[in-house]
Amino acid sequence: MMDLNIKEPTTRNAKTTFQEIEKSAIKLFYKNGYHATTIADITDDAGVAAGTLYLYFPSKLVLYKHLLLTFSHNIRRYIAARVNKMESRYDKEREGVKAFIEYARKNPEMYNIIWESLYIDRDLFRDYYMSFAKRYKKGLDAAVKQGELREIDTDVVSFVLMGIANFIGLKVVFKLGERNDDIDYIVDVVMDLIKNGLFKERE
Amino acid sequence: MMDLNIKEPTTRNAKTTFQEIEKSAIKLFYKNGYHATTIADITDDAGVAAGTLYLYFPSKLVLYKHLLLTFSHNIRRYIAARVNKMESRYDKEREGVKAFIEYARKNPEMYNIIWESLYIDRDLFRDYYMSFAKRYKKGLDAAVKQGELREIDTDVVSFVLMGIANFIGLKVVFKLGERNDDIDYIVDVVMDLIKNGLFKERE
DNA sequence: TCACATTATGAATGGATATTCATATATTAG
DNA sequence: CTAATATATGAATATCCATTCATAATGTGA
Repeated sequence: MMDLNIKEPTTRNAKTTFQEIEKSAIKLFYKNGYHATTIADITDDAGVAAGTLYLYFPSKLVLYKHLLLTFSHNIRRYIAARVNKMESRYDKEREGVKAFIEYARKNPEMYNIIWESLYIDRDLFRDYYMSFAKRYKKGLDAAVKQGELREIDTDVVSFVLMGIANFIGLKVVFKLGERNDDIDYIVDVVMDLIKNGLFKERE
Repeated sequence: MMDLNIKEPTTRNAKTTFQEIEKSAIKLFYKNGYHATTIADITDDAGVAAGTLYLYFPSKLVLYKHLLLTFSHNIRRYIAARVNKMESRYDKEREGVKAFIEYARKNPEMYNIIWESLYIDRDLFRDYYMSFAKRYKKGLDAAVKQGELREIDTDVVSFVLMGIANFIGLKVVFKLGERNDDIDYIVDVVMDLIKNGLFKERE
């Protein structure tokens, strides 16, 4: 695992300080983006002095990477936990899309922080999507073996499904278009499409 | 239309200068992102003095917005031109996905420049995707009326289809996963999915 | 209670860079 | 040809901001 040289706090109060810095950084990176957010903005918001941030994080970049990895870890855990409860591939797929959207709505900061990696450290961006895709592909391959999915290129399919989840999440988070509060309805439409296709006639 | 206060050049040589600045800015915003690209980087690359840039663009931000609007305009024109040649909705959909991917591959800068708007001017980002989605929805609504598509929420579907095109484009541009040079093959897989769904049994 | 380690402060530093402007050259219209 | 206009230069300016560091306060183990 990438060593970020973050110094974990040990005392009770210091742990609070650490978390306050994280919280403020997430809030401000989301609101204004990485570059427009200054160290002073973060430390002011957290109610600590500028130097305090450097007790824990050696640089602004490392703070950002730390948050990215945390989000990346959390969303995967969250989705996996919910998907694993399901039996059929259909239910897994439905739950996966739903979990993604719900996580995105609860943590709208995620989009900004993950996508912004494209402009901050392109390798982080690549790694994030590649490892997400790989895990997705694994699940799909298993389902093909079980005979639940048609024989289809699971590498391509994993990107198709990630694209769907991400853009539906985008729609919900940024309230683009209609009915963005009714997640169950939106998931129904998406699953209908994934199951039955877009066109009227099959073959 | 948003007035950016760009001063168009009139003489032959000045037009070249203007285009050189555009070209260098695209190249560098793509390569290093908006914030990491300095005015000096752009003007050095274009072979002009720093002050020259300000003859045409009142600020770095306006230069960026100008490029974003140009891309946004171009990709829509490009896709529309190709889609309009097709008769059936199936062929239109296939050609639309293929055109998007091919445009993205020929102009990989597009991704960076459009997505980065989320961190530079969030309204630009919203406007871009909302107007894209609206136009998409119109085409889908027409196809539903013609009886070519199933009765399905075209607002949601437009985001699903944009998500698919964008993430497949991402896969191809960033060479994530396999077979990224074989666009026809990838489009085949995507269309198979859109037509026949993911699962083995229907209903 | 006393040394030692950890945590906190915030003013000072140093480097970076968008933009301006005084000056110079090229182009065009009459 | 000549004024007027458009184009080009690049050093100087003024601001911004990540990081450091000398100093102080707080917590901890013996």
